Amino acid sequence: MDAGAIRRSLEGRGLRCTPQRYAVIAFLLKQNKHPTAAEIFEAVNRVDPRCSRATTYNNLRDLVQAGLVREVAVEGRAARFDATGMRHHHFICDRCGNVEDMEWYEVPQPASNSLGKRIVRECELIFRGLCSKCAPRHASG
Amino acid sequence: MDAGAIRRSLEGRGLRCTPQRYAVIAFLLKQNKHPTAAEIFEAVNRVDPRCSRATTYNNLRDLVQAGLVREVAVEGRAARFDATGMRHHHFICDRCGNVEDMEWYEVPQPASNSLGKRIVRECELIFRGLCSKCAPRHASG
DNA sequence: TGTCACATTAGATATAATCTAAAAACGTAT
DNA sequence: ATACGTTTTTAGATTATATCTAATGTGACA
Ligand SMILES: [Mn+2]
Ligand SMILES: [Mn+2]
Ligand SMILES: [Zn+2]
Ligand SMILES: [Zn+2]
Repeated sequence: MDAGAIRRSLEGRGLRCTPQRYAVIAFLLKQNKHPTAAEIFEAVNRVDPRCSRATTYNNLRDLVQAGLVREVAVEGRAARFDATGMRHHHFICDRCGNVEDMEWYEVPQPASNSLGKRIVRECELIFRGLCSKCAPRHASG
Repeated sequence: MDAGAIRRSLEGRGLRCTPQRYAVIAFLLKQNKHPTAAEIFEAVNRVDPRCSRATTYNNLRDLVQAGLVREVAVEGRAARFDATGMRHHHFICDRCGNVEDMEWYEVPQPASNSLGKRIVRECELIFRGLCSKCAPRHASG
């Protein structure tokens, strides 16, 4: 995704393309990890210290609301973020809290009579267990 | 679930049945909501103030580890808890953050070649959108 | 009864996220 | 270019959530 495409995706969602906002989403787009807000703040500012902590949080909130970024809450740890690219599911490690992408596949919808008046926007599948780093440690130690 | 059954389920998992621990899980078992740790602390102590905040958190941690209680992380809000009864999925409201139970149904497992060395313990389905309280407000206001 | 691992406690501390109020940057009309 | 209203950014304070510490209590059992 080049600079023009990023700018257009922001403006298409009614968000100004400010240097700070651009830096946040551009950073997320080139990650395959799922950084925390603190990690994003630090990384963005290492190169060019123009994005305060409050702005990092503000922009993450705006980007999530606009549907350009996804927030993943992890029990007892800071939330993690990824730029919504190809659809995928998530795997969260019980031990280290890392979030990993899992290949996407269709999930059957709930019976419509179990929905009541609720309006479903999305449905996400989360796998839990031990990641490939932690699984060996578990077996041996 | 009567007192004896609760006691046995604790001891069966290697947890002593202390008054505080018992109070936490007994409270959760009679809830159909998903209270936060703070709410559990307050409710348990309203009747009999014998369970400190640290103990509430300690016991919730132990109960989750023992698989008797489930923790649900909600973006930007306090974690919520429920006593693992019948299997079910969850619905989380975008607007008010409330967590509601959804009828259980089987979810297809991921292709085993996409798992790598990961060990999957469980797989949960989370629906997001507007709950039955918030959906009307959305339509009108 | 003595012992020891487990459990609880109050309060301090750590971590994560949001709020505040003032300044800056921007878009647009003149 | 200038003025004006709106959006955005900022540093630092503040809040919310959760964990840690070190002292004390409790109960199983030898
Ligand atoms: Mn992802
Ligand atoms: Mn539930
Ligand atoms: Zn791991
Ligand atoms: Zn709601």
